Amino acid sequence: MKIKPTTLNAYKLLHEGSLALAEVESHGMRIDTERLDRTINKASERIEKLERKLKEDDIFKDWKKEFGLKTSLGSRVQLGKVLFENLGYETKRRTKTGRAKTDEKALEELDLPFVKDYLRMEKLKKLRGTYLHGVKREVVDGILRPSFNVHLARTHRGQSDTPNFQNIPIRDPMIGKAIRSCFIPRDGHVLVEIDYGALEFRVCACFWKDSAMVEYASDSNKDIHRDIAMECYKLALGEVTKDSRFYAKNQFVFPELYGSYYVNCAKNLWSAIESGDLKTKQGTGLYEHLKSRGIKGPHAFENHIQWVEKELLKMFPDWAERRTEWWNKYRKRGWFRLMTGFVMAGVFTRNELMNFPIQGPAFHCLLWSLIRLVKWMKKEKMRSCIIGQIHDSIVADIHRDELDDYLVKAKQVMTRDVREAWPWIITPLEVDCEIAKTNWFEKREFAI
DNA sequence: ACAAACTGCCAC
DNA sequence: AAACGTGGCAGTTTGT
Repeated sequence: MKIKPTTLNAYKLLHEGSLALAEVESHGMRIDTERLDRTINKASERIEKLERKLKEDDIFKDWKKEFGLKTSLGSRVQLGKVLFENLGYETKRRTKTGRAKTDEKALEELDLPFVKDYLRMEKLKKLRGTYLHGVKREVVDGILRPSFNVHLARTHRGQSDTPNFQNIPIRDPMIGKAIRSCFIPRDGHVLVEIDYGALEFRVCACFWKDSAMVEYASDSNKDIHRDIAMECYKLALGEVTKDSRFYAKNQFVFPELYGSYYVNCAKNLWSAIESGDLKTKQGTGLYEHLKSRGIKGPHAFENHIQWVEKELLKMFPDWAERRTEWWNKYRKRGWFRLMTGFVMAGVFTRNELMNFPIQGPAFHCLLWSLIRLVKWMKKEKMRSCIIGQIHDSIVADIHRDELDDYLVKAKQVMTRDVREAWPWIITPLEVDCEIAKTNWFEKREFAI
């Protein structure tokens, strides 16, 4: 694969982007190292307690009998052998080498106390190893400086490592709190996180130039993920929760836009419904809800999702048509162009052709804004600084006296200036802001 | 003994 | 015909 900037501005974006991110790295983020140590100790205590409990279980006795001195709790191959061969539990799920899968989903189906404790222990180990120790290892004088690059991801997305600042847990509140509360503002500062609303869907509309999609992405009363959640789960407007919207977004809308189809979408959506975690806003389980609406099992649900897929294609007919044209054009030429001025040449799959023109330019909007803001803050000799970037959001450590200025400027740059620079952005852009006074976990929505 | 591959899980 | 995409990291297993 070969990627080339074909315009001076495209070249400048990466050059100046690298410089701006180097500046971001040099600022670094403040870490509450004492809290970090306390949290590591607490996690260790809980891990040890769970380990002791596991070792008293009969299943572990079998495990020990089978593997003797080689017994290792961290070995899922061993766990799989004990559960699915020795003890005779059954699973259809296989890894690509043919072994029984031992991931969270496969294990949860067993509904065994031993396995539940095992999964809880593994989650805590992940927290302690990847995140808590991952941060501790890299902190110098109370400051963490993750690397941010713009030249490594195939799609032109940004990337972060040592430690990866872009995958700090947030969805599990217990785990999220443990690690995020260790990220704190400097004295007299607050943490400010500004993210683009529905950036990827907006860029998607800009790329396909589907008039209905553009209209959809331009109307702040409309919300594609919420509206599709209503269709997928047969919900009324007031019944959609954050969770049901989340699943509609990540297991239907984006998958469909990037090349998946109703069978796989239905399968994934259904397993979330079956787990019982999803409810209407009024508290009815979605399983019961769908049953009362005539969808009684996975088969009926798949038919329903096939219908939703057809609706999506009807909603955005230009998109449906232009996908094929786009793919055929690439097949003829062997290369394609991003809206931000980069040419990508080489062998790509169909799904990559659907994804790359959107994922890269979406990040480029963020990068363009970040460059502007970093330059501005430097020029103004502000005490505040940008400390990180997460694909469609900018994290900053802002002095309280500079908060208003920063918010106004950030909104201006992110929603208006970038559109002036790039006329291909034919939808409005919106940003949401969160502020954390004590630590990153405590961030709260804040109206600019 | 070391490297690569595999598996799993965290984020957008 | 085929069936979302991008990343990092840890621990184990397999290959050289």
